[in-house]
Amino acid sequence: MKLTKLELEIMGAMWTLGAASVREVQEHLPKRKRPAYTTVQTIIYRLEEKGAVRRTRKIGNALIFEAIVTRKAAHGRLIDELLHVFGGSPRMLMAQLVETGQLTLEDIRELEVTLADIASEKKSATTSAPQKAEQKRGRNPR
Amino acid sequence: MKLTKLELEIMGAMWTLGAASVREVQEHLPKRKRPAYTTVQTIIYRLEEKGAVRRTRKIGNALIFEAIVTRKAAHGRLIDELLHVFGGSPRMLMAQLVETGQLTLEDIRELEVTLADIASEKKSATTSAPQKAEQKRGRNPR
DNA sequence: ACATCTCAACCACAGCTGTAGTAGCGTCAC
DNA sequence: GTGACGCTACTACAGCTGTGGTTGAGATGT
Repeated sequence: MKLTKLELEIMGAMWTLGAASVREVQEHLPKRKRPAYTTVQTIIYRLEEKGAVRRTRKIGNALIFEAIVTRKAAHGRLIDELLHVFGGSPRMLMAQLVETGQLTLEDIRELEVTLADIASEKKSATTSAPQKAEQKRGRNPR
Repeated sequence: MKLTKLELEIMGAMWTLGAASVREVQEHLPKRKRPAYTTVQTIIYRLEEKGAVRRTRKIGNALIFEAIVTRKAAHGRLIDELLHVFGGSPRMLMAQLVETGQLTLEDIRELEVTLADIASEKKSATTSAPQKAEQKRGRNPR
């Protein structure tokens, strides 16, 4: 499922809001680039057709929508695309981030520690409590 | 300067080829998704209008084009956009890469070393031995 | 019950993107 | 010099994307 920039913007609002009416979504967008109500509506309808969103109930005469596609799934897709442009190598991506100073040595070190933690957790999970590994993924839900 | 997917694909070919005719670019694209000659031509014309590419000379009756926009600049722009979606935080991006297993602990460790190298080289470059850093980047292309 | 207000549903449309066909000129091999 | 071929320049067009207007049904306050 491919989402456009504006669709992503709106999904962003819905991920934050949880379940919302068109108006709520529109008002949640940064005022600078806030499209007309009907524009938001149109996009939400399109998202509905794509199956990224669904209408859950009605409050007054207003429909309430909620995201079906998760933020993580959508982000994952974006990353895959970017990675493809970068020849499929995450390292190139990282290198660029580093070169442009968007990622510092500190960031990397911190990440490494975190990552090492996770790795050891995963290890202990497979050694002491077998076949439960599935539940490791998806934990740490932010 | 905003480049579309196909435009990027074609810029990719030109970055690799250095300076090339429309035909060369077309034939350099992976055969699976190789558009018609005139399609490539159209895109190159559009790139020319955008100032991403320029015609340098003529060989026979064929025009030779070369990239003006650098790979790094284009990639940087892509990253900025992605980062914006991720709320501007490179860490979120990294975290996602790690979570999906697209980035391993090894990658990070190696990157850290490389990064440290670059940092120290840069430091020494300004003090003693300039301009050797280029060769560090781009190695390990996986 | 009425005026008002808000939405849903539909419609319109321009610009961008991918895709490719055609006309005609220049070049090259004879 | 002429015929074949390649390339340029131009044109076309459909689908996608962002943008928002219109209309009428339904809700709401009084």
